[in-house]
Amino acid sequence: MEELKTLVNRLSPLPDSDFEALKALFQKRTVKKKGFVQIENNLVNEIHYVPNGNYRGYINKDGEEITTHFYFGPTFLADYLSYKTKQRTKHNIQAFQDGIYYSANFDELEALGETSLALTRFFLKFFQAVYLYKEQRAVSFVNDSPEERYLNFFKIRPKVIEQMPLKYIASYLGMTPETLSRIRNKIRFSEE
Amino acid sequence: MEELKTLVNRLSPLPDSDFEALKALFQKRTVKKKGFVQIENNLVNEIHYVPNGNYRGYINKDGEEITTHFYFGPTFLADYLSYKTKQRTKHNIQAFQDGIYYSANFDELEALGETSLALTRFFLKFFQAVYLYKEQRAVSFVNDSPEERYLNFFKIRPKVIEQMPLKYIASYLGMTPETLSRIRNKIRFSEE
DNA sequence: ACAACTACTTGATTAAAATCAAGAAAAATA
DNA sequence: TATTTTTCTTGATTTTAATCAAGTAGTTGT
Repeated sequence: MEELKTLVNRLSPLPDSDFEALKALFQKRTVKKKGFVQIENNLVNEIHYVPNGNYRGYINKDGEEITTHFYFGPTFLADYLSYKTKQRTKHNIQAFQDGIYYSANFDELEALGETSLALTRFFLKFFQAVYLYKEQRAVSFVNDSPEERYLNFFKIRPKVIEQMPLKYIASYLGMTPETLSRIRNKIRFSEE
Repeated sequence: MEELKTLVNRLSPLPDSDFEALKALFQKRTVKKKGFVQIENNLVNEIHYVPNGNYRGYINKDGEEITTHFYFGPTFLADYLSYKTKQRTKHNIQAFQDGIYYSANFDELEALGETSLALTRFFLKFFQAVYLYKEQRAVSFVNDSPEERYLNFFKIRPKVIEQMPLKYIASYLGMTPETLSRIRNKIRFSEE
């Protein structure tokens, strides 16, 4: 849990007492390779902290898995949309390897957030950060061709491109694996 | 400025003193029909409050205007991405009619936000709300065909569909006006 | 009221990406 | 290590939406 402090402080530093209260809400869990942290059709009432390892979020669309998120620890995992709207989640979150993570109840977390300026500020910074990420992604989808989307994503998250299987990247970028394979082939060719 | 209080309180109620301090940051401006609240290539350091009237945000992409936002007063207008990253904005924000609006300096607003729990909480709620909107839009883009995107957007923001010119809606949904026109024609036909 | 402009529609053609299909390469697991 | 499974690549074909083009309706401004 030591890296949690680093992760939190990078967003917005917390007094020790606040950090301890925050930390106390998280319960340790384990997950097997290809196991799930979250499964579609459930109501979401937890947020998860993942110290390390890789995870993938995806939606089932007509039997096809469409990847919507790549998570690299240390990071948080959550489906805030499902939590907030009280709709059953469409998102599955799957581990790429055996791992541990920590889960906190969303309601308790929000209640705790109300109690201190530093914590509220921390949540604010958190949402500002994820908002910025979303905004960039949205602009790229409206603005860019599949090839541009790939190159743009490469700039923003090179590690995902390096470490994640092509088929997941393809669906994340809104195209088929075949199309992405051809785009890569084309780029390879044009670089030589 | 009376509706500002309603708009603010709907997100998160503020004590009078906080609200007055917030209000004091906003300066009245006027804009002509087809005039601009924000023009691309500038650095953004203001957020705007629009009591009424309609506005449109768009990006120039190879000479084409791609609509990225529809704003219906009372609401806030901002390019938080540009402000936060200190990159020149790509977004133009244009009025559909003569109107008045109010502008506040982003730095001053953020500084004010630091001073009170209620204000920080207000900003948190604000970002949570825009985040939710973004998330829904992102899911729709990854998940849906052009027709589904249109139907989905119709559900979420019927007023935009009713009141905005087709060509702006088309680019907002990532398609050409011709394609949207055909989609509408098809839907009309299948409804009869 | 008229002219000029803008928005929308519809059809024909082209271009881009999806789908279908097969095989090669790589990774997982027994 | 051998076998099975998964991932990736490549080609052929189909589908979808973009582009090109022309015409109509509607709006704006003089």
